[in-house]
Amino acid sequence: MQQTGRKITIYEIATEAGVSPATVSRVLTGNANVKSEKKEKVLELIKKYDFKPSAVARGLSDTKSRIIGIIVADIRNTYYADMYVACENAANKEGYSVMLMNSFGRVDMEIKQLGKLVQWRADGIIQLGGEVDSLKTDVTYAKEVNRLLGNNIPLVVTGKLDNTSCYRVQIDAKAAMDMLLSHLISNGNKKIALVGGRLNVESTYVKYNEFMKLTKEFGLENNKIYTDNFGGYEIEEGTASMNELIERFKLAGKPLPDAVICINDSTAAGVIKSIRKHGLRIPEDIAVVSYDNTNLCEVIEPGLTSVAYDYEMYGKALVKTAIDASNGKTTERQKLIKPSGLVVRKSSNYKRI
Amino acid sequence: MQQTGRKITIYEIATEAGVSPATVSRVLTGNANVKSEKKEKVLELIKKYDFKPSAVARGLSDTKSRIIGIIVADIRNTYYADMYVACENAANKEGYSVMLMNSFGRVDMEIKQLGKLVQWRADGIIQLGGEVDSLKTDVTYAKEVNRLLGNNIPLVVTGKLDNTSCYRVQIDAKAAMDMLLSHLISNGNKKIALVGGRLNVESTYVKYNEFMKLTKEFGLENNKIYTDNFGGYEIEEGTASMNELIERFKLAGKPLPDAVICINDSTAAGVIKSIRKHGLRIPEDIAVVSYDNTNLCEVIEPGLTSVAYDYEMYGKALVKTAIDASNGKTTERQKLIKPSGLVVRKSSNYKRI
DNA sequence: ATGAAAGCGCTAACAG
DNA sequence: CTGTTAGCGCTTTCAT
Repeated sequence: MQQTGRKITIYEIATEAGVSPATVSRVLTGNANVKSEKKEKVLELIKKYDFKPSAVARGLSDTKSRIIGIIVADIRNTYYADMYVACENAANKEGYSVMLMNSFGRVDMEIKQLGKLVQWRADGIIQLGGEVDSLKTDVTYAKEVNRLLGNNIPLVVTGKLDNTSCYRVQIDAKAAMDMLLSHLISNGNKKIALVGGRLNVESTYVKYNEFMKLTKEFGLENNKIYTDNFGGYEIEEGTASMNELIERFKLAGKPLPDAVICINDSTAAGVIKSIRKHGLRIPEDIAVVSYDNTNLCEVIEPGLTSVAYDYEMYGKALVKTAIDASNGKTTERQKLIKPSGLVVRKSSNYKRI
Repeated sequence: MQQTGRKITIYEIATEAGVSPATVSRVLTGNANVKSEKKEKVLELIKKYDFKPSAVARGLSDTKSRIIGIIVADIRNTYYADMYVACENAANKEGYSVMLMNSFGRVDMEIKQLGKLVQWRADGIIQLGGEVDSLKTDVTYAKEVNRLLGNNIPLVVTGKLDNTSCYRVQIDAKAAMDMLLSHLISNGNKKIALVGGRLNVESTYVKYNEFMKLTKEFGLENNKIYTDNFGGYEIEEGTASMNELIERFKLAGKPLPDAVICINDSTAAGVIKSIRKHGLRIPEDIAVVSYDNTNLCEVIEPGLTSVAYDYEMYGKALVKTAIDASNGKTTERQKLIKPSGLVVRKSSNYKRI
């Protein structure tokens, strides 16, 4: 039943079809014309034997691996998983395979994974999160990227990488903050706090600045007590930050905020826990909103309002940039992706007089 | 600064070191002894040029790609992400690279992805979820697996695949059900219901049978009303199933169950929503437990009791099986992994008199 | 349109 | 211990 015997190559196909290996290759790649009778014959044999040309051999031969490497901070994070799927689909559609690697947020791991992708001669590398999120690039990392990748393998990142010739495709964090703030303001929220994140992360830094700018324009309070609630990006950190915030407001004898903008959905989940634990209602007492619109938004009670991105389109942009760059096509060095919209759920769906 | 010029290979290294390419290869692979002076010299040059031998060329040369292919139903599902990470780590530790592909639960996609991995001449393929979860294997799929993989590429699955020579490494679903039931029973729960899943999924089928067996042994009620609440594996389906269950009990004029065993964490999240919406308390009115111990358990309110697995060990077992099989080592055809324990959280932490 | 032949970068006998 | 020599399975000139 099964082809236990000789493994079949273009040579076997060629011999049986009565043509040369080159001709078989031609029908495989479609890079040249082949008389239709021969073509038919070859195609027939390929089907007969379920022949799959070796991507390894082809890669060596034409020096294009057709591999896009993807390094993510942690695929267990829904945000990265969403991004990854979008990239994989986009890459597949272009005839590329994808090699995923986790860095777990460790620079040494990122470098190691980069090295592996270099060994595989990836045509392009996409890095989602990790060091590329930093406001100030780690010098060692930048050097390593330059040494490892040089001008041979294009790197496209969702953040930035100083002193590096990487390509940047990022979410428009300003626009995202605008959406959130205008939603909250139009619902009558006046005292708005920012919770979670770290200022040494570029996107957070941008959001923070935009927040400061807009709140000033709208005449909202934005002094330290509203904005000095950084922490991190995880649930527990969200809870901790919110606990602190509430404590601080109590100490200051100020009324609690009407609304909280969280740095991402996980943080928001933690924030919501904290608010609940303090016996307050969402959204009646405090509205909560955040970024990324991951599946957490539907799991959490109440449903979480969040800025949504078009992951498919984002992935496409990332992959296209990598492929174009690898083919020597000139591509924009930086591209901003607008959020696709705001998904309003119960956590903020409340008009304050 | 950067090596813009010639791309360097073992030949360049060899020439500059005054040795033959074969010697460079020897220090690279470590498969043969090289006089230490020469070795030092070569190593020095490798470092100097940041030389990374091409995995593509090596793969072609020795006909081992050192790629483990992983096909998952959907990496955005935390369960698969946890498994994937465990596998990636295990594979990396053994010097293998991983190629991840999503099938989105579509058989045609699974076949397509299988084909891609064949092209890459993966040394082994691991399939997590999808058709391998079925109680009765799709005949077309089995055929395709045999045609595509033959005896060349070992396939290891987390479920089963009839009429195929695959390797099976699975969670001991019986043991998992035992843990859940004995926990609930020891807490005084008597009326226990099963919610979610589909009987044409092997693991669900096994859990169901074990449930029937044990409830009988313990003299608990287990008639249709307690067990006929299948549906699916997603949140919404959990909610729907639980709504139906409550409706059905009301119609039958029977008191609601003391506890509900959900088929997985997502379903449990939905079940909890339903219970809440009906104005009932968890765990006081109804306790809820489930399987997989994903990060959802900490996100949900109240914290969800769930059967935990040692993902790292599971991944290791999967990868080891694949590698061993690809090296012709004889390996067990089927391996059962015991759950690592039960993580009791608030959702079931309640003694019923 | 098609065949012959070289080569992609490495590993693995095979001699010595 | 080490150099020489074949490949691994494809693609791609270069002729014809």
